[in-house]
Amino acid sequence: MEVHGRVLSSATPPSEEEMDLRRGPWTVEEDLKLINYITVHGDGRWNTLARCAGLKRTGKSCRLRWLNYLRPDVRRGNITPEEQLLILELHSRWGNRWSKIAQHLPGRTDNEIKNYWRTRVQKQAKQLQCDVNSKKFKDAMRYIWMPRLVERIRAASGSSLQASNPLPDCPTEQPGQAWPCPESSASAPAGSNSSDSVVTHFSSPPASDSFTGDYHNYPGCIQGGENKSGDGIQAGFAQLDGGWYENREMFDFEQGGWGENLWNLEDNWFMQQEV
DNA sequence: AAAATGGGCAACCGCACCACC
DNA sequence: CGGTGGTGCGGTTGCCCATTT
Repeated sequence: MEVHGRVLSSATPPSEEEMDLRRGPWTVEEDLKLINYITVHGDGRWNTLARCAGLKRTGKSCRLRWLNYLRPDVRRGNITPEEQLLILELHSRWGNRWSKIAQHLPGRTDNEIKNYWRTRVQKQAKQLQCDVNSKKFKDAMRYIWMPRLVERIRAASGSSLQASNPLPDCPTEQPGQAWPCPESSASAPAGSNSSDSVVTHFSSPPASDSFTGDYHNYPGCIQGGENKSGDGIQAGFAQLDGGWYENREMFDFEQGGWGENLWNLEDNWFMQQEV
């Protein structure tokens, strides 16, 4: 039996654990029991629900299964560049507040975002031989990764992006630190309806405790002629650990394509010069 | 072709918080 | 005020599968 690509064995008899709680992968039968029960009675009071539904599972297990997998509005599939961008930005703002971040990605669960971070993002940090929490990596994320995401999204949508939706309310947001780059916005991919769309813009900076840099701009979206000093940004350049790197040429994300290595050999080499 | 390795992801665990009694 | 149950969160584990050797 197969559910969402995962082979499930419903033939494993509980045997001596018949009266005990089951653990491990859910069977289709269990899924159906849970879905049917919640459809009729609603969710909440998960321990009671588990008993009444005839599931030999803990309430926690039922809740997790429902919220992360069975809920009708759970959105599955690859994390889109728009979502990636939002995750990066919200994480820079809130850190490992996965549930809070997930609230702003409709259909995505905290578990999914957490897994994305741990597998994809931490992998990139590993390639750069630095910690995800290090300034080096955060700067790389801000000055290289995110601008490229913006460009990628912009290119995919025919450069007709508009800052249609502000980021979700953020109590820590500080209006005085606006990024002067309203064009660097990401709209939802075609096909997603407006209420589900994940839209980010960068008119205001993430107010992150951990981010040591200013939030003036993404180098990748700097308009010609701008040359700020003292904030780690120049037109087309990114300052990482004190060194200046030409953004568009030195960091070519497009070569590998999204989902593969974010950093090419040159990226790694230049980053390592500054360690 | 088989074994080893690594990545991705579902699920579990421990803890904290809150409401209720 | 302390105990208990329910809930939510972040961290971790373990399984499955694809890729590499």
